[in-house]
Amino acid sequence: MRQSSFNNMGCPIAGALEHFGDWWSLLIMRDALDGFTRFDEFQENLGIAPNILTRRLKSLTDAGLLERRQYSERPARYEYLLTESGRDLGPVIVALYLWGIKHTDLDHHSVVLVDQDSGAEIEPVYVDRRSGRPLREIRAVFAAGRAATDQMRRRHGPETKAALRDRALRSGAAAL
Amino acid sequence: MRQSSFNNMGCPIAGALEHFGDWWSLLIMRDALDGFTRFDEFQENLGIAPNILTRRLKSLTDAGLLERRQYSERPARYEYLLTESGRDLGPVIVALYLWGIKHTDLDHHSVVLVDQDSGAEIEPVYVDRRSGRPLREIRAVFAAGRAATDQMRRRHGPETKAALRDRALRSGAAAL
DNA sequence: CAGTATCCTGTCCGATACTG
DNA sequence: CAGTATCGGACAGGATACTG
Repeated sequence: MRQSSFNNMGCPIAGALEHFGDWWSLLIMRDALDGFTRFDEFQENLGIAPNILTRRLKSLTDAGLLERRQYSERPARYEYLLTESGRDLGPVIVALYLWGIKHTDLDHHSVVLVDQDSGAEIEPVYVDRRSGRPLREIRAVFAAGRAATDQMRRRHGPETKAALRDRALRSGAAAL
Repeated sequence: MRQSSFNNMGCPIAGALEHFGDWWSLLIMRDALDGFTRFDEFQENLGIAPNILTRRLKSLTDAGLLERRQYSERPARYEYLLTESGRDLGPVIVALYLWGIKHTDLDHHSVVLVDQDSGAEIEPVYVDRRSGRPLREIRAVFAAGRAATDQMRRRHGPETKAALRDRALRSGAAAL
């Protein structure tokens, strides 16, 4: 994707990908969420070329996902800390992890998510906060909000909200 | 990322990204989960060049996320249907969506996630399936499973599980 | 240690034209 | 409608050398 030439069409997903949608950025954020903060830690973990790492770190910092902080005067040393929006990538990483252990042929227990206090393994599931029902059991679907009906029309043609839902229903797309 | 030259180091996240880690693939999957199935629907929604779309569709099909099915004999017509592993991308899309509405400057209600039966808006939260506790409130952290302690050692040096957890703790990485 | 500076290659992608 | 074929440009990314 030619970075800037892209029109995200008002889609939050495209908007998100615009900030960290490339290979290395996600992997760097994974490491950052694992608690790594320093240039050479990233470099060693990822096996990334230093110039590329510089570039990615800068773009992540510009995007506000990481914060560059000097932790030593002489010699000048910097570390990269998670910002709040960086920390909010946690669920994205979790979702990718869950897909990965299910659908790649790695040993299913090569990496596990644990509760650090109890040591118990965690099995994350998306639920609706209000009803508590798992999303898998809900026929969940994206629908155009009031404010964006126009944009959606442009994207999807003159479909109504109902038609959009029908379409999603037809294809079994409800398994979000 | 030079696709094949990459060693995913046994990481399920890197493994996942290897299958659909580029820009267009995720956006195509978003549309597929929205119920779109046909070449020209993708093309119009995304504004993607046809040759690129062909390439991405092929790679997604090869990766097993989509299934190409002929739905008309004469003329020959094909559609792209979600496979199970494709459907399992739902949570990834949801996670990206949630980050997007929170951290991009789109109207927060341009697109909403709704329960198609009740019409009620859904607010997805990751919880631990067993305890029901939101992941935000758990000090969740990735840890090397038994089977992979060796690989992790290679990645992280001679750190123990405990040291890994400490590191995560220090940086506030628990907010997965 | 934490990068910067160069050079080079691959390939992702867009534009366009064409086909059954 | 559902693509294939071809061309060209822009970067991403790797390798390597160098610096305070």
